[in-house]
Amino acid sequence: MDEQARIMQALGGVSLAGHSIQGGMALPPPHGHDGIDDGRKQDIGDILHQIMTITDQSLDEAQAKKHGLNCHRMKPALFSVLCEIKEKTGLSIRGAQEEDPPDPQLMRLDNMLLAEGVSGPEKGGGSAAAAAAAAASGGASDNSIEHSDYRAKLTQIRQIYHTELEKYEQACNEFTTHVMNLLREQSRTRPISPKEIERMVGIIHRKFSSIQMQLKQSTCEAVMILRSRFLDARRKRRNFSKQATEILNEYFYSHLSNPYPSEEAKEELAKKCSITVSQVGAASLSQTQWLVSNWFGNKRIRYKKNIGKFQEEANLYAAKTAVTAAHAVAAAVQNSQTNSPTTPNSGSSGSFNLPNSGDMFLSMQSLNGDSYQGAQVGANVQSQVDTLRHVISQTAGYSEALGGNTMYSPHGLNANGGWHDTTTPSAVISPTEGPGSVHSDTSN
DNA sequence: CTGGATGATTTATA
DNA sequence: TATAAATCATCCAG
Repeated sequence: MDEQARIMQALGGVSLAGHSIQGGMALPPPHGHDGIDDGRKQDIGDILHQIMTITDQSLDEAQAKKHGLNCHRMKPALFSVLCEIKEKTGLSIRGAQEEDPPDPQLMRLDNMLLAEGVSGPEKGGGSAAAAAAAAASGGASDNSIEHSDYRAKLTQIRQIYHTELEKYEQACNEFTTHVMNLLREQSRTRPISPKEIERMVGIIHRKFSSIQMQLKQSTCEAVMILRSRFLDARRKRRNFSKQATEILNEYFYSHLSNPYPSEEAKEELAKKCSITVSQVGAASLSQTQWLVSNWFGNKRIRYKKNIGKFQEEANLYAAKTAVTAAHAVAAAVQNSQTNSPTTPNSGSSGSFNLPNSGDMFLSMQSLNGDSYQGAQVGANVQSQVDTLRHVISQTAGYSEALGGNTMYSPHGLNANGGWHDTTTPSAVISPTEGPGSVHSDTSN
């Protein structure tokens, strides 16, 4: 703050020095508030008046006078006297010892910018730093995929930051050069020690670095905001659309025997769901795939935990699936009859669970002609048809007619409730001990 | 406002 | 590394 005043004074002195001499009147020393009496006020008034009356002509005159003064034979002597006087006053020394201690605030900002990858080395190390910082704050999951958006924004901030920084630097340099030139020129008429120039440069630099600090501060704020928003967005839960849930549920219940969608299946589901889940902003495919994985993880665990609760849902989707698939199956049946049902039932399915009716649904519905699944259709048509008949009958008022517990059992689950090491599931609806309360919901 | 539903995250495990 | 299980955080119907 003090510096600024001093700069202004110095600069003012630079540009006006020549003129104020005119009236034989020097500016009062900047310090010394003591005794601003009327007389001095009067002086100031005079000075102001003189300033106001400066004209081009007077400027030219001043220039001429200055030149004259420079050429005066007494000038060197006068100059040395002035130097001596100035030396004695010791004005110039003051402030030279202002070795600016590293501002802790600035250091903090610098460190943070470095850690966030905003400042520091370009792309290479920078992104690594960013990744490291992100990994430190987040979890294992936020590696590359989910970070792309965040990174893009961070890069944006980084670019702006660097551009601005450069601008400031350039301005600072320009200004410094300008002032130096002025001072150098002035040094011919008044004594200016190199130390003084140095001090001036220091002042200018400090001034500009304080501006830079503001830039850094606002950059930090921007990063923080970006960060919090990003994290919030991650934390915030958005329910899937009804359609998406529908699709996922259909897959889940039709693959109850092995509800572990392959990468391709996930992709397929993600694609189908992303149409409706797109509210998540720029949801990339990989992101939606991630959501699908989450969903299946949650679904599996919750289904297993409380199968009873999901019975209704299971039935609902089984029925739905069946109805939807009925036509397809019918077609398949015809196909298999007209063509040959020779497709080897084992096919390539090695250890893969045999698809139940639902599996087929997917093969028709989702994978849409996936050869590997499709091949099994023919092979299993017979049992499928049976299954379907059963299920369809349920559609029209299930539960009551059949004792209320003819439901989809967790046929994929083994005794432990594990899915993974199960024996080949019996792809049929068996009224195996309806876990817990097989409360037949008669309403619909 | 509350409790259940549900998507997301974290931790443990094979 | 994928998944299970536990837990967190938010949504939402009642």
